[in-house]
Amino acid sequence: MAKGNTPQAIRGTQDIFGPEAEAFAFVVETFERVRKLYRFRRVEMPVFEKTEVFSRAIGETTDVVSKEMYSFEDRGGDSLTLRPEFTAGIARAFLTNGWQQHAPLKVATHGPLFRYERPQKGRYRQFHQIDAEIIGAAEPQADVELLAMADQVIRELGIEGVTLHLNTLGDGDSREAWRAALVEYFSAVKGELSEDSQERLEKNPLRILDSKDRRDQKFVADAPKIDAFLSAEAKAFFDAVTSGLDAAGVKWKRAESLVRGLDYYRHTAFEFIPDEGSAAADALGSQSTILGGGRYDGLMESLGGAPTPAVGWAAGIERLAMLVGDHQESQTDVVVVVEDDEMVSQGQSAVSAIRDAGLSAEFIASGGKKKRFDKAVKVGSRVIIAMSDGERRVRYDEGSPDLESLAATLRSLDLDA
RNA sequence: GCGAUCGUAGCUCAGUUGGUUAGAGCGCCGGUUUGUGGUACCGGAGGUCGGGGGUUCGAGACCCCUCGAUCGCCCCA
Repeated sequence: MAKGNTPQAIRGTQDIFGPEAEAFAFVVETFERVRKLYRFRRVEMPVFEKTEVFSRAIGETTDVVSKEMYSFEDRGGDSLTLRPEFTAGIARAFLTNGWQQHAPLKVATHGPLFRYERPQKGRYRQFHQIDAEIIGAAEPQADVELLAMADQVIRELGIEGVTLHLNTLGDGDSREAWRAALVEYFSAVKGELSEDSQERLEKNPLRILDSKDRRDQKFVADAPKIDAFLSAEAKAFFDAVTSGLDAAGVKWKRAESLVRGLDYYRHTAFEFIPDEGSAAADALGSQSTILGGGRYDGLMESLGGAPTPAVGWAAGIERLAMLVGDHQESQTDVVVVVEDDEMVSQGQSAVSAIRDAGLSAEFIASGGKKKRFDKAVKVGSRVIIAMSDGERRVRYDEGSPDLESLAATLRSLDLDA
């Protein structure tokens, strides 16, 4: 409980600590390692941008832009927004920095994002994502490489029971034709749809397809399918993506009703979703998607740039961290405990030497003298060096690994000096 | 934006149908015991019972408002 006059944390923010912080770090470290295997280049992006970067790129009518952005006016009168996603900012950077010269450009980043939503399990107002984009590559091979990387990240995190759900939205014309057919189809039965879906009919008819409401689901099965509206080129593109995934050994599943919420998606759309009834699904509560993305060939134009094909994905670090299991903080190598205040400076010298040698060490020299050794034991270390009565005694934890090399390192330090 | 559940020490929680001075375990600090020892015992610090109002002779318990948390809807990572 906070004291009366202590300010509280902002709703939907988290103070991550202990095993959860370790799991978080494990996700980021794994991502960084895999990203280098695929030769994605690291970028660091601003946390805020001019509001129009997001409103133009993501789409004014989307929930993200219309009601979830943290926007404010700065002292110069510009409307700025805390980034709700990475892609729009990266696209802006691509255009303003002339990164066309590096195309096709593979970049990766990670960090905090902000969305004004009701927090719940796996969902926060400040959350964190890992993100990968390939910009300036029109070939389906780019989609394959990007997805292979996503798949490897998830595998290397040791996450099981998660499947790649894949769909195509076709090119711009295919998507529009499909959308029109869906509106026509659902309009005919509008009165029987859920209230939410009646509204979706106006705002985002594609989303009716993955409604959870039974009233909608009975119509969804017979709704028009994207495949009937795909141009020959769009179909060939999707076939190339799927056969490429097969060749890369990435398992996937066709998800005809998978659509993505943001306006800029074209062609490939995908999400990694826990299998129903799996431990992963259970751990995530009502959130299902842990990684999502797709191709966004039209985005650069919406920001005033030349047409530039691109694909990307992002994954929620918190959601991934919930699936990677316990990650304990690493064991301390050495604890130096001084039970005799005469020896404090010798103890301090020893700890410094041990740390300089690359071993982790805790130093205990305060509190009741009789209880210091108990404290040292409690830390849980591979070695305890106890100093008292002018003497130094060493106790090894027989159970811990590589004690020989550790002992050798300690001997080489000549701690008596 | 909507709904449900919940807020008592640093943490996990007790607290009878409303009834003296609000408790326990763990953790923390100190002491005794032990003396290569993670033990046992004793003591201590730490609480405006989330906040405000109301009902009552009397509220941590009941009512209203508010803030926050958790979970769900919407949407998303």
